[in-house]
Amino acid sequence: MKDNNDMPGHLARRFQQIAVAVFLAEVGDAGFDLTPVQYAALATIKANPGLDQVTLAGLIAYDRTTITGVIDRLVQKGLAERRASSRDRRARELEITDEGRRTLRKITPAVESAQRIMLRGLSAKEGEELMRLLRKAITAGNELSRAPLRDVQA
Amino acid sequence: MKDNNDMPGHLARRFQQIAVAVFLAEVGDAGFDLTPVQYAALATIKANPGLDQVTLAGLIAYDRTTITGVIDRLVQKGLAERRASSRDRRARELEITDEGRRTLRKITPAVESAQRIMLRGLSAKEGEELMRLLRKAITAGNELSRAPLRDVQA
DNA sequence: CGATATTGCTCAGTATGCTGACTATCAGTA
DNA sequence: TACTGATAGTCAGCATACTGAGCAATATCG
Repeated sequence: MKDNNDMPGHLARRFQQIAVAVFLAEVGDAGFDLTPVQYAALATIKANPGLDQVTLAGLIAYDRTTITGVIDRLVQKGLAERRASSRDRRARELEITDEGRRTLRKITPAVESAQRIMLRGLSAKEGEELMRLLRKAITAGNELSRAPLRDVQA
Repeated sequence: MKDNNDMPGHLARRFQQIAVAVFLAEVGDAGFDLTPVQYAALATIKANPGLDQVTLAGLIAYDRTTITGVIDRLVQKGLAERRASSRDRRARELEITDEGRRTLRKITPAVESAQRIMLRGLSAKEGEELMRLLRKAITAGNELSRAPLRDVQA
């Protein structure tokens, strides 16, 4: 039988498990309480002010049903706002708050540190190669999950 | 600001997301209802009959609190059995059932197919290199998650 | 215009994963 | 043996993720 270590699926799960743990530890040590998912959502809201939830989901490849809860928590923490759109009454426009902007700014060193730590077993060149291969595999498999990546078309 | 595509953590999450979707699709098409986690647990129980839950958790790097529910579901599906240990009354010995063995045997082609599909954007050489780099990063970061990999010492 | 299809969002239900706490048991030691 | 600490397992609570269903609003087309 194939060993777990020959299964890309198992390795993916394990690497992701470590990545999340490192992220939470670094961010927690810096005095913040933000998950990787919440961070990605907040950063994307900041970069695309006024976007709606479906667009946000597409930009970071979340399921739309997951986004609802994530935003609930960002709003509850006072980091983002959810407003009814004037153009489409079904949609909610998302904005980052000043508090959210402050948090993002102060949290950045911890986030970057986390990215380094999760690659600490690899040389710089190997880290780059790992990211390249992951990007390539992800691009090829993009449509295989319920929550594919979707670019915005301006 | 760094793009998501330069964050190993984000790439890890995305690759894992695709891997799980592919696994569930392949296994579901084959007529089975088994998650990646349940599959790994069942295969490990088969390979190590009579092991306890903590040992199982260590072998596949699950948290011990997660294992409880996973085994609940394997037992409920009739694929595994949980027995009190005679040597240590705290521990539960795990066994695979005949039904579990049959399921494992019949499900294997779908599982292997899933592993191929999630690497379909990569050449054989690239797939090998991706797994090598993941293994290396995982080994270096093993102790960073609450559920590190633990080998059995016979 | 009106019927139909599509879209944005939410919700209920299920399955990982984690933190932290708790019980029962075992192991080591004074 | 009594005390102390460690260990196996479970549980409550929270945060992703998904399936599938549903509602309200918009878009499309005859």
